[in-house]
Amino acid sequence: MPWLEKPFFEHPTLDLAGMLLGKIFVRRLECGLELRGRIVETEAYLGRGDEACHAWRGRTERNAMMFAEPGRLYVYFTYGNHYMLNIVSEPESIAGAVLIRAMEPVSGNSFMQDRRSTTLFTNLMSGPGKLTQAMAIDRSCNGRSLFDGEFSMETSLELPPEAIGTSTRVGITRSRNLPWRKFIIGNLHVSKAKVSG
DNA sequence: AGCGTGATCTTT
DNA sequence: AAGATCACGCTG
Repeated sequence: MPWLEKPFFEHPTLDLAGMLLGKIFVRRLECGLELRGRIVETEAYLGRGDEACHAWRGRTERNAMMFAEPGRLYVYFTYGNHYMLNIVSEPESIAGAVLIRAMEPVSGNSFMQDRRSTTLFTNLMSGPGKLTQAMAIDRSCNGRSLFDGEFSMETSLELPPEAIGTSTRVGITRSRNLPWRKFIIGNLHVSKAKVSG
């Protein structure tokens, strides 16, 4: 399948979040092994007017990559345990990114099972912290480009619009009313929203 | 439902 | 310098 070039990532962040559903995120390891996952859940984050966005008050050392040109990876560490994978969007100097929240494993299954210490298919990449662990993505991946050979994004069959669901974002406290989460309806790898009450 | 875990950011 | 927060996952 052809890989997506820079113009694809130049779409507005809110559009890109939906357009990334169904696409295949690829990592080629030094040893030759290819890890592939089909994106099934995303969230949009924008610097302006979005208090849940790391960059809402401007540039810091951590969030600097959100201001880079589209098509780079923004990877950060949180909760003392987990790395989060984002695809940078918006033109250079404007903060924006799409958080990859869940993927369906496509290849590299045994590597992922090893990393995750489980064989359960639906527990390999069904959350933002899980998928980075499965694909061995850490802070050293921050700033890497999707056009340099190691990482890439491949096209796939188009999803019909009715397959895409929308909701508010998961796990945030500020700006929680914005409907900036996108997911493939009924997909078994979509992360479980925490039920409150 | 509760807690581990540590970097980052805000407030003193 | 100290305190609060955190785009989460695991065990109960």
